[in-house]
Amino acid sequence: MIMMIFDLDVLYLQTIINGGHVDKPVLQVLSTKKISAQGSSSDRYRLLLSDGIVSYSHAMLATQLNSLMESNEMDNLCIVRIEKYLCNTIQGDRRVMIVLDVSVLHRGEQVGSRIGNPQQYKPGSVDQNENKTPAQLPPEIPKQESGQSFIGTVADKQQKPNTNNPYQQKASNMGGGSNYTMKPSAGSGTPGGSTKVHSIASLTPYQNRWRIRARVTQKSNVRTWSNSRGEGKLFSITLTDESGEIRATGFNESVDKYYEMLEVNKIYYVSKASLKIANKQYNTVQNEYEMTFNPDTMIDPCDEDVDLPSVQFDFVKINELESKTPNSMIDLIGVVESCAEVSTVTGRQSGKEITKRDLQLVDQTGFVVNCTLWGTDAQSFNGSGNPVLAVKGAKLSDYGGRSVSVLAQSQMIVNPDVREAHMLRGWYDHDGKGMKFNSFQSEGGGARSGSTNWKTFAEMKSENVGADKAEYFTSKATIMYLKKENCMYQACPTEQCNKKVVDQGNGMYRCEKCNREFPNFKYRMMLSANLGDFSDNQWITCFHDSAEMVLGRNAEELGSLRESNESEFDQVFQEALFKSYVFQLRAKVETYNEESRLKTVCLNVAPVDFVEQGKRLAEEIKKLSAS
DNA sequence: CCCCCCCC
Repeated sequence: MIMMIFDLDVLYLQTIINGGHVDKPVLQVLSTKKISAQGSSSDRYRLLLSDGIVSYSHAMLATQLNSLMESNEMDNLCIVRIEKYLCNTIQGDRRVMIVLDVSVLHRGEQVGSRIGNPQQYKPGSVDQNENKTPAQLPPEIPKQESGQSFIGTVADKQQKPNTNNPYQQKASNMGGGSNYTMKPSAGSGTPGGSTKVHSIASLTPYQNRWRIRARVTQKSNVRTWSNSRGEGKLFSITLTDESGEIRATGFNESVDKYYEMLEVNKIYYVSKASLKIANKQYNTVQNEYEMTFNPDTMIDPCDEDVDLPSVQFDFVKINELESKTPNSMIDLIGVVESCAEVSTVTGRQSGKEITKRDLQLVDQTGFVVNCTLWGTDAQSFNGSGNPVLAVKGAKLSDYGGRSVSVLAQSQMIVNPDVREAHMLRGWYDHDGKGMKFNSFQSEGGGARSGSTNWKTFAEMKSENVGADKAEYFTSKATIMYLKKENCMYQACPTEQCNKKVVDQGNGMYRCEKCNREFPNFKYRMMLSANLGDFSDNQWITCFHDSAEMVLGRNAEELGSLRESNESEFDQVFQEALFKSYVFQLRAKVETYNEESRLKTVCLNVAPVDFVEQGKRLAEEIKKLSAS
């Protein structure tokens, strides 16, 4: 039966490889291979395709189709219809087919075997039937300057390039790697004299005469910065076409020139921008490179009706957040069940005031999750009428079990026109409204401490926790040593102010922050403790409340004890040793006088819940013995 | 040239 859909008389692959076009060829996927390009976090899949006559391994799956592989929908030996593809020419004359859209007609497990007797494609090895060679000539076969593109990393050494192909000898110096063409539009310019549109996947820093046509799928706010290297303002966008996506950033004058003009979901021609290696630490867009707009950059709206992918979501249901790794990026959609007022918090290291707004998002899974907006996103958000909110690239946190944060690189869309949003609207107005939702922290019961991110000190060290940002984790540990010296200080008696006061020597204590003198002070604690677990030990700092908890006395008691009875004061410290607690810790590398060291502070200390600990350890043992 | 995304 399956054989029937295969037309063994047509040399589909032969035609495609030679630059011709075949409309929606039906092919068999003989095998697939995951390719991880050097320094890349994005996987790509290479396909060995067969039309029953020849097989061809220079085929790549567009990254947005990776889920077909991850779900095993596209298994070995499956029959597919290639709905859309393009051919890139790399390293002069080698053709790579990029599969942009595909339908799996029959799963490989049903097909069970190779169809026909495909021979590995070799130029000239198959009868060159004149009628079957491409009717359509590619207008220009560009030469790729280097093998640096992702495809260059999968060069097949077994196959010699087809140097005899007349269509492929006309190498030009135009650069670029795409062969799909567009009609020159009446209004828009043709930079570099080229009417060609290049694919985003073909862009590299090694050639600059290109033009892409892409949709803006994400746009940040304008942000200003000021540091030792200077100051300025910037914004960034994500550009998407059929071949992939790329991040682009505009600084200063580019902000004035392009920020307003670039609109999310609209299509633009972009040329003459700079390309550089993307910094994967900050850039989650799936591309090895990123783009910077410069004074020469040309951006023109594309008014034609072209079919380019719009924002693609991969929504995670709210109840599934718990199975996702904290600090990863996820796409989320939910109904804004409630929306807090804007509030401000003080950044721990920057000391700056930050605006935030917390939203509670719910979905049909019956779960609620807290979602935090920052800065202008927080200020301008209007949660009235329980809108549906979709966020692409939200950051998952383990605070409170699970919560999410909308970053500058996230794209937030209120009431998006997507299926999930319409479903949510219907569900919420019908049933969801007034429902009781499960929240992550209440799960598991008891006065749990919020974090599910347990770490031993050995893990904390081997993972370099806190190396580039503050990280929060939980440890069960034992007090090994407490530093008595400087464990408390005389602080301003004003309720909110905990600033150290200066003893004026006349019975008065001066607070610089309040700019006032007081006849009294309060004791505040700042206790250095060495904690140990089975794996390692770690110095931490306990502030007031957690220090009182660890010492089992309040600060005022301790302060007067220190003055009145030093041996009893020492005894308090002795008794506090070798007790175990569950510590909420925050680790961050901080730099003073060009010297960096890891600071670990205690945010909370709680008695050990032995039942909970036992369960957790049993779970971990189960995991260990399963793998 | 940014690269912060914070707070509990």
